[in-house]
Amino acid sequence: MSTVAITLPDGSVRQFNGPITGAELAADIGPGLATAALAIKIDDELIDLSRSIDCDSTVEIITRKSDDALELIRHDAAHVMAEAVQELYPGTQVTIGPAIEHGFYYDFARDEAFTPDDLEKIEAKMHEIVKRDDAFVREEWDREEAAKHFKDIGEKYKAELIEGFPADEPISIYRQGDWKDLCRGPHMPSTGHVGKGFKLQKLAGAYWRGDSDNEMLQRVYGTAWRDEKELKAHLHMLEEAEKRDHRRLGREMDLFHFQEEAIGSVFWHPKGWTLFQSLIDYMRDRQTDAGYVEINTPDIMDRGLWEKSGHWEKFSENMFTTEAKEDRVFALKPMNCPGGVQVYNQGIKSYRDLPLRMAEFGKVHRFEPSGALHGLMRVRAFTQDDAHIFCAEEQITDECRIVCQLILDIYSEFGFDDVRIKFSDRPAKRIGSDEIWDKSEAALKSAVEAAGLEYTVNPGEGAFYGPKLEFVLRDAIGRDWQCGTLQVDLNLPERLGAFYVGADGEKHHPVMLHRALFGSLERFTGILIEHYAGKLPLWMAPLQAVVATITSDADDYAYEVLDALKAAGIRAEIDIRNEKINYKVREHSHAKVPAMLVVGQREIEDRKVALRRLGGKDQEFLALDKAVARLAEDCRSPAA
RNA sequence: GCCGCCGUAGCUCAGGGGUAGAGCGCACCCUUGGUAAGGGUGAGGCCGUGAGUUCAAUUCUCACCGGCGGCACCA
Repeated sequence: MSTVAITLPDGSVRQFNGPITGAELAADIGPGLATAALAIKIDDELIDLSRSIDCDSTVEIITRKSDDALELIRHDAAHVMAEAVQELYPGTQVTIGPAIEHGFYYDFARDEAFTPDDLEKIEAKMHEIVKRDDAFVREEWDREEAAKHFKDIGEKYKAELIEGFPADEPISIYRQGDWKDLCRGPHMPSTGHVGKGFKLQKLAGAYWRGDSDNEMLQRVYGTAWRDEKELKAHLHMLEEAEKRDHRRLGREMDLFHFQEEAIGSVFWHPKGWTLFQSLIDYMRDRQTDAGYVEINTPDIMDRGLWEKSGHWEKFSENMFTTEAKEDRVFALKPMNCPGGVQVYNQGIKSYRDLPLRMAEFGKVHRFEPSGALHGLMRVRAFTQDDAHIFCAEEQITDECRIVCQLILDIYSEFGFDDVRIKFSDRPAKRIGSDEIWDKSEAALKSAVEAAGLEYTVNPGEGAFYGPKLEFVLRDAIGRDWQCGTLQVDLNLPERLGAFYVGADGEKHHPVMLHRALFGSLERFTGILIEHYAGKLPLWMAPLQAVVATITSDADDYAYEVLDALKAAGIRAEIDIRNEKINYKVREHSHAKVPAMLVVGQREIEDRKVALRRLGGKDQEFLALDKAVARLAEDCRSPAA
């Protein structure tokens, strides 16, 4: 029998005379570890404690304190939930139930719908099962036998899963008490390890195997943690996230609203529109610096143009159409590119004109599925900070690199430093030959690599005319949002007849790079509201300062302060209401006004103001002109 | 689009077969108060829309519309 050498994370090595289980290894290291051990990890793979290690390996023993413990707890919680559901509601079929970020879910098939009350019952039953502390026992079954077993007990989804597994994959069944489930594992030693730090959260529909052609199952979501304290902390975090929901803040801060007559389209209020415009101003400055020119193209254009571009065929499901009294059919633009090409096509372009960077703050309309709509994040009409860069093939790499750099610089200016990049290649529904796709994918890939950026591949998710990079940013509370995009397009210039005259005197099609940095201004505004929890930086805050009086004796001076602020270009209002200063401070703090200038007798006498910043505990007494100068400086856009 | 839940005052929500309540906000009055809620009075609702059951529907049933949470789809 050959010996087995186990290397532990601290570098120490232990020799054994033959295969050894994770449990035995833990016991060999110490009795404390033997009871604390939940699983082992070999080469980044988690494995049951009961499974044996039969060759030299590096092994980490996973305990409740390990980062990996959460995944085990959550996965086990899913199994416990499935058992609870089948105990309470016989005849319910189980399907799949993985651990996910912050928790777990399990998809069930049952004719009757679960109700919120059922969640409580299921949760109570889960606590019982955890208390029973049944051991998780792994068994390997013969494939046919397993498939037959699940079919016999009416679990057609499990049977279907088994039939879909690769022939060489062992079929493992995990047993907990009398209940068993088809599962790849691993699991902790027993149900008791799930503990009490879990809670069922919501019911949802979910398609079997994620395919909308399949039947819908009932998904139960739960969250699970090491203990009740961690659970409580997480629930608290969720409450905080809810408070910064942009839909709620949008109403509280009087920024925008939605209504039935225009579902999925924003009604911007004066304050919201000010914020929106400050972002456009910022981007316009940045783009001018980066060598862009700005254009504007029609919102409604003839069907013929969309047929030529390929949108009619490949994108019409998402398009609004309209007609007037003549019998021509028009479409509301879902993208700005065809319009942009029309501007490019005016006059003859020379290779000396390239790269030509044409920006457009274009408002596009897309018919999104009703269930997809979500505040400002997902709407049916949105403004893109779009641009089309017309360039020669040999300029692709450079131009892409510059765009990537611009995107990352700008995101970082808003405090988004955690940016992920996805590379999306050719979709099934596309225009253009495979040769063109080979070429454009290769060009984009080499450009992103030249920019020194890491990315993951998103197969089949490209635009119908070309591959794209998607810039996903992570906000202050860890949520991901897709914003910027950069696409290489060798198709539309040809379809829409764009040319330039090369140095060789011949006509060539330019390459078109489509790019947007914020992506959708609406979405980006929503992200910023949530990212800053409504406490917007001064330069984009719709209302930057409020002058508030202590008593009405200060009214005249307050107006003087207000005029000084306005003269310095600061968006300011005055509050001379007959209310106590406490009340005014509280109200304007809730309204997230970044600066408050309080004036009373003392300030009048010295021509000063008491400057209080949002969230600040104390105030500063400053001479009026000094306070105005300082605020004006703080209100300046970083791009100005 | 699909599944589930929800729709009562500007907002947050209670109620319930006999046509309605609270807190905040709003208006007016008193109060002129130094950094997160001073007091009083009052106005405000086709109880989402339409049909059905009923002597009677905001309440029960159904349909539609919209919102929310997921799924699917995407900036």
